[in-house]
Amino acid sequence: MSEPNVVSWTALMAGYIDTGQPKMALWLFRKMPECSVMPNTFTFATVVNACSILADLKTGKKVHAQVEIFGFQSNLVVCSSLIDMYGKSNDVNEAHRVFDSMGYRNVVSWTSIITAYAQNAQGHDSLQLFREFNWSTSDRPNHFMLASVINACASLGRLVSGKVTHAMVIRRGHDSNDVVASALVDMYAKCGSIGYSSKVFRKIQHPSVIPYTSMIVGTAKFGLGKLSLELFQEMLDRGISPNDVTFVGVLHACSHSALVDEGLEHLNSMYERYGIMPDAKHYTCIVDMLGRTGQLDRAYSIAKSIQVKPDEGALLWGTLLSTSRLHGRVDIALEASKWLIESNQQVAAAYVTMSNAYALAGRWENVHGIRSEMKHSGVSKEPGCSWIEIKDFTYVFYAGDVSSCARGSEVVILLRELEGRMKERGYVGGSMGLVFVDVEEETKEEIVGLHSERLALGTFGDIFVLIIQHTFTLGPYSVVQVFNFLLK
DNA sequence: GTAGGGTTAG
Repeated sequence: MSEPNVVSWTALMAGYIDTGQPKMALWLFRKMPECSVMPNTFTFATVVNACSILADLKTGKKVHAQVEIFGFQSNLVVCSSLIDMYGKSNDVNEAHRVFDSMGYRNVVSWTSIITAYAQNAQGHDSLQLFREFNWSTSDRPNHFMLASVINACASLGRLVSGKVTHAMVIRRGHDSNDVVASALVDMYAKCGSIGYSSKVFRKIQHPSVIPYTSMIVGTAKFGLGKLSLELFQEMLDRGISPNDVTFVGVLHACSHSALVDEGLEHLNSMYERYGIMPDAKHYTCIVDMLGRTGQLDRAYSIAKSIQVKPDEGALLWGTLLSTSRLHGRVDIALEASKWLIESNQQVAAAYVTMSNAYALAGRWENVHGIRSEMKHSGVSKEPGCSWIEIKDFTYVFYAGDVSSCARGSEVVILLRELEGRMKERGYVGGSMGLVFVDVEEETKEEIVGLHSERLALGTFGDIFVLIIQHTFTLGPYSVVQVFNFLLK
């Protein structure tokens, strides 16, 4: 073309984005002024989209400034693309500022802001905005919006809200949409209802790699390692190629069900058979798997050989630290915590876990040393917590020190008894952990009534004892398997 | 010629 106009420039940029080359779109955008072609709203929406894909906040902000200079700040499409860009670049506050500035909004702009919150671990705000959308507009949610809302429910573990959203999906006729179905499969698994996951999954006509991966990950987290690997095989038999995330699920299944040989075989097959290079997240699973089964030296040498970015290292070395503590390997725990502290990653958690490793080894002088060091340097750890939604109330549980709680000594007796039963049935591993809380009588009845069989063993006098122990201290056993032990 | 959705390790 002798004189390409703004449409030709924009079309070319969009073409590069469609073919996975967003950087080329940005390059073209910078070239435009040299040819005296002025960008318009279409151009800006496209360029902002390129920044969004790259999660390039710095460039995104510069482009946003230009949007203002050109006076396009009230354009609906440009604003939606900006909200999306800020969301994907993890700047939710800025996304909300753009959303607030809009005089007119449609389903897309609402979806962009709901998604921004859902994808940035702010599920509550995401759901609140969804409610606001429903009563403030006459528009109805479509499959894009519903997929994001289901994602928010999944991240919060909110089964009831998830079911309500599922009902909306059915009512609006979106239940055959494969993206919505994948979101539902994931949501039910994360809300503890793997049976519903499976039901939704089996209704998908031609499941792609993503719903398969959701099922593989879901069953893996439930401690159903064998089933997880069967699903993987089924996927391969149907000619669907796994991706890097699928292998995270497969390796996770192996580590959480103590399938060491299978895990190593899958790791080796990744590149050979499927051309997928194992990276830090896969090696983290392998380190976890070897660590859980007590092969700490092997796990340590693998961790040392992996090149990692700081955030990947936080997980890799954090995993090694956890399993070292579990098996009382103070030497390796020390190396792992050193890596974390020197890289300024998860510093408080590293101190606490290291202190616990020393405590397990009876090295109390070191425990006190770490605690005073923490105090001195002002490092403090936010306690972790779990929560469960029962009817319309959310119960939050903090890991507690048994001895400092009401009737703690009786709880310890109960715990030792449960531990004894587990050992009789072949459980090997460290001491059981426990989370317990005093609740109102009627609340207890409500909870116990709902899960009477499961919680019968967990109720102790007027103290409601909830055994929530992460697979991590249960060695190769999952919490579901432990429940099964106890109920037999 | 333009904007929105699903899977990821401790």
